[in-house]
Amino acid sequence: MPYDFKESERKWSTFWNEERIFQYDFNSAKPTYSIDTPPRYASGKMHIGHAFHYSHIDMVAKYHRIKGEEVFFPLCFDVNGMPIEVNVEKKYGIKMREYDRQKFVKLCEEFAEGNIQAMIGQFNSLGITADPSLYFKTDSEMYRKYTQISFIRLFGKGLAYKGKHPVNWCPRCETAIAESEIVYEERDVFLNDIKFKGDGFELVISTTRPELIAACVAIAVNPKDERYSHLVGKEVRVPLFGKTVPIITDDEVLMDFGTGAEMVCSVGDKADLKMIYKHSLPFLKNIDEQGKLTENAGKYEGLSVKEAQKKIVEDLKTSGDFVSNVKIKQNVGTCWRCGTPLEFLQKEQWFIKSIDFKDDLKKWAEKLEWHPQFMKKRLEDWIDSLSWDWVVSRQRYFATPIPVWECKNGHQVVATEEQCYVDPLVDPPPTSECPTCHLPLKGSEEVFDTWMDSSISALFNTYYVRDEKLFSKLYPMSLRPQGQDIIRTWAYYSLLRGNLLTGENPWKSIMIDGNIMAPDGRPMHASWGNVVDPNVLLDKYGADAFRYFTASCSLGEDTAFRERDLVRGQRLMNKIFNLVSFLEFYRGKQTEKDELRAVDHWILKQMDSTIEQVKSAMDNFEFDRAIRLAETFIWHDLADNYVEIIKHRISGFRTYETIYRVLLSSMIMIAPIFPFISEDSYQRLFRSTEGKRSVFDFQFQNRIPYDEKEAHNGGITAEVISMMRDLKVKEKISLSEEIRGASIFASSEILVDDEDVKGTIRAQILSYEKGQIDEEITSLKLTPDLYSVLRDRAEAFLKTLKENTALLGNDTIEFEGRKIKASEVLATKSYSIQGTKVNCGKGFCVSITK
RNA sequence: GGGCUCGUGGUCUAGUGGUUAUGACAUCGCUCUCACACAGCGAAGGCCGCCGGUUCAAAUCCGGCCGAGCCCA
Repeated sequence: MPYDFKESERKWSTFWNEERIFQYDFNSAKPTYSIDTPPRYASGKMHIGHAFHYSHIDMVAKYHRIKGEEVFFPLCFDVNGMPIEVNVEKKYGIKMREYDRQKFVKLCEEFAEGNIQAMIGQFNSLGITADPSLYFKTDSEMYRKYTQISFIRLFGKGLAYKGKHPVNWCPRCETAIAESEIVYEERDVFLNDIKFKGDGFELVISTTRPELIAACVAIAVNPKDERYSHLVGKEVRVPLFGKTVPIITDDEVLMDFGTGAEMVCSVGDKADLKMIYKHSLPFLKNIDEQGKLTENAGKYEGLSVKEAQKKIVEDLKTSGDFVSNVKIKQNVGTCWRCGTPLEFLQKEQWFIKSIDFKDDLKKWAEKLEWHPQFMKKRLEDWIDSLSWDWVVSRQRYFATPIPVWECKNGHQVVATEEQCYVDPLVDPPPTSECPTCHLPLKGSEEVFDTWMDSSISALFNTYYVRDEKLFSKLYPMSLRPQGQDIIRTWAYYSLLRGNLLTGENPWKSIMIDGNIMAPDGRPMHASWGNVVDPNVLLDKYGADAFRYFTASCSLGEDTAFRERDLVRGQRLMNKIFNLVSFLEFYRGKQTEKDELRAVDHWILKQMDSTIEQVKSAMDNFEFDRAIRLAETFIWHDLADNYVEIIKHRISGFRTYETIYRVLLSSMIMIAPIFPFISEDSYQRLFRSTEGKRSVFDFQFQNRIPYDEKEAHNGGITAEVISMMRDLKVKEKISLSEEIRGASIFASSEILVDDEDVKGTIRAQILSYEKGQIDEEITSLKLTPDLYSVLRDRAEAFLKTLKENTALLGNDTIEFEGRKIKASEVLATKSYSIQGTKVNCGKGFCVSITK
């Protein structure tokens, strides 16, 4: 009978919810293990990547519970930001910036809320038991309140300030455009070569944007470019304007683009921006909000970009500074809505200081325990590459409002903590007028970058400001799990915020996951038709089988999806189900008093060592190693070998008790990875005896005592039995058929459990035959230690041994003046016995007689 | 372009200096065997991406190249 995973998963996920099995107990005496859950983005349907990440996180949560800790694993959702705005625009066929702001925000809230229920259902179906009693979502006033308070505190410390920073701006729509709203189009543009004069030399630069010539603040060349190395550091005059600018070097200048010398304008594009920060060049405003040139452009003031371009080229021709131009194709960023080419425009933006903390950030990162280790390097490289502070203001609608009011002269009044949550567009400022110039105040229309919200998740989770006692108990959290794609955002900003506000890291360790790729190894894209829907997989194979696949992926590495892992996973669940059925059948049918036998000691030892290894794998987030170990033990040691051996004596009390204990321990061991089959097994077979309401109320089982020597003999017994069964299969004897006898050939004494051998292979007589085994050495190797001693004489030693195998009979072997222990030589032998079909292991052979 | 990661039988994967390179899925034999044919036992299948270096010894360490992925406010 196959395992009905659908019925089981439905039943136990309901059970866990109703019984609140996974609810955090604030009064528990156990140590807390807390997880800074990634707030699931509420834009809609579950992607396989989400299912994957949250499965990994859930395994960690459940593992720490089984380990005996009180697990704090909040259920949370991220709601702020553009994807939801875009979804709402699509859904209602409206444009955000043409719609009433408050009404639009309302629509976004409703849209997100509508998705959340569906997403909780997805978590349930995966067996992910984040705790609904620790719920938050980032658009609630409760959450935003702390985003605002944390900003106010940073402002109070002088760490938040307003400064100039460019944004992508559509001059037609007169609005800021987010990076993802930009549509790149390939357009024909002219690359113009223009002559700049210095003292005693001329330099020809190439530019596609001559209209920015008034904003030119430097000429940049590549440091490796030998054509210009003699000019670096000198000054040139900007044609038509006559001002002088320096010639600088920068790695990012392409030597083969035009003449290899380019204007750095403030601010033409992102490359310019980087150089301006890097070389501390001035910010000029050359183009205004309507896309017209400013007074900085002198007589060209008021012209549109296009008009100015034409006029300036004409004037350059007249002045003799124009050299030539050539038509090239270039990617131009345009407005997603109206197609107008965007301008990079300096606007007043809010910043959080971070450049000053570069060295501190690296120290803070160093203090974290990283899994895997190499991810730390990515954060460090990111920190090194930073040129400007964190820009936290956004010109959008659906996010946390910046709690600030401003007067006409640009003076700012920040909200008080008591006012929060506050919407400056609705609520009154804390003072009736500007304290500096007594003008009226206007609420800020700006909102925070969504990372301002999500990067305080650890603070919010630990009751920062809300409850000092809980905060000191829960902060810092144990673990931050997250994707590798947001190391530079979520991890980085969280580390910065946590430390700036509390002086301490927000967590002790961080686990960073890779991505699930399509089966073809490429990223999944709807347009490539290679998207795998997790719901289809859950329906076909079940959640535990899906988790089998996710567990088999190494942490931090990108893994191509492989359905065959789910096939294998489903088979494993079925195997476990049938093991339980086997025990269920024999439950209560014991009649004989018996004692532990060698094979019982062996299985207890195997279980013990498996549990220890699984624990160490899970402590290192090596899910793949953990399931390999668990699967090998359950499938091969327990099911293939042990169960077969004890079938003939399952009527014994001790025998039944042993397999009962081993199976219970196995279910507890795999419960973090396969929660459904473990719970199902527990409820079917164990609950009535054990009493506890759930398999998750257990901890890893203490050692069941076993005898080391017996366990060793039991291992050999299991091997002997397995080889004899194999012979029966080869001789086409049914395994249930009785045979006359079985023999063990051994050159030295071998201890096996005769009763188990006879009982399992159904032989009437078991006989031992001494000697008679012909040995042939098939390969000779040395132990690594011996190799390192002999070094370049190792091969010569092996040659000597091969030519004189009799040497191996001695305890020590003399070679070139050294005494070498024979045990340091590893010989592989093949065995044969004339006339009888045999199977051979290390130092013994077996045969059967029909 | 830069940083990091990956490249092992048909497909995917374990293995981070030293037995005959692990296992899964697929393939082929044999077996309904009293938990499980979604099973058991067995077989076949590999110049460990390419080139060079270090070493007595390299899938493993180093350098270069090729291919793939993530990130670059």
